[in-house]
Amino acid sequence: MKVLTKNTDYAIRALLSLAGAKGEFVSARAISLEQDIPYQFLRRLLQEMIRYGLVSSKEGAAGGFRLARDPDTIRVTELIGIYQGPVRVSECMFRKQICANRARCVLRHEIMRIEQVVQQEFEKVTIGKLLADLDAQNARIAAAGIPSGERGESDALSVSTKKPERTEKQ
Amino acid sequence: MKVLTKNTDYAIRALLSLAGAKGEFVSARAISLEQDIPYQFLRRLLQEMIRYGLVSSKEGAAGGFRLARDPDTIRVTELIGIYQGPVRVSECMFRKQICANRARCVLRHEIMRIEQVVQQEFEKVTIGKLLADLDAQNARIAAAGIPSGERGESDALSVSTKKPERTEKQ
DNA sequence: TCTAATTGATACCAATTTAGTATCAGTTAT
DNA sequence: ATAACTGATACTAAATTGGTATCAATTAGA
Repeated sequence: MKVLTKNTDYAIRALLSLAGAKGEFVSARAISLEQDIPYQFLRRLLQEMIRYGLVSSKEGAAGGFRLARDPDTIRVTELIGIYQGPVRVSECMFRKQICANRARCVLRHEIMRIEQVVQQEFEKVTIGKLLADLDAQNARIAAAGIPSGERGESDALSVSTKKPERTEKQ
Repeated sequence: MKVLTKNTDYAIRALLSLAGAKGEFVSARAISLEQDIPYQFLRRLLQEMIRYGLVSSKEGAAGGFRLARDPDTIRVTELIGIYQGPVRVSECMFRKQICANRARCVLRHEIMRIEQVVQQEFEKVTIGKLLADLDAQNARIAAAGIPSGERGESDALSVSTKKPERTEKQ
């Protein structure tokens, strides 16, 4: 059972990068490197996000993407909806033939209930909240004074606390 | 987002049929007809259930399957585990490289929390409970005195309240 | 003005998962 | 004997998922 697919996962992390950039344009390349997401894959995801009005873009050199909405209003449910389709309970729902099978309905009732729970839980999680969690985590690590060498390679800690010292110009 | 795949769905319904049969052997053919599940597909699912000790079988004519455990102890989570693998949070978990990406971890933390919620919810649902729901639903319908013609074709209401008037001998 | 970095838009591909079918051998009630 | 079963397994088709490649248009900056 897989709750989030790669594309949703990638999308969320890309949005975290953008949220950390505070309105500045960030290129797909930079996000790709920062979050370790396949470049072309990411670009497709970003275009999708533009279509849904989550981000906006600027073309050309020094172009890139930025959030088009307040990160606190971007919920993980919305991203699941975009990349994994709406929570599908199953066919019978719209009673093609008014529930030919009772057992199916009883089961479906339970599934619906649980899916609502899942929905509600994911509803609580916004990009803004995740970013805050990230900052809190970074603060905790900084306070503990852990040497940067032990913090794992290709670290994306920089996302929210400091500007990425990436190579590209913007 | 699909919470249950066909095989889990089928498996649950097959178990409901068996639970309704109160220890008598029910053939794969009968279940297939009753629950509208592709016959050969169902057979494979049943063999899997045997392997996991959920059901037992009797070979030969008048053979079939029956529950090997109390329906109240058979939880939907268990079936999800069998047919959809364990709830996969994601790779990083077992820290191949001690979480190379912080954003990933923050996100993962939320996912884990939610997956636990899902787990707990499905844990509550047993075959026994579903069967009780089914009986309650049937009782309600019977009380309302809805003529059987309006109850949809290929009805599996019979699962728990009366013995299926199927053609096969058992 | 040239150029390198960038997005827009698609088309394509490979691996995996999901769903379903087919077959043949062995068992057993009647 | 035989028809109705299960055991075991091989096969296939379709959908989904994850990822790559390409080419055109745009733009900042040297």
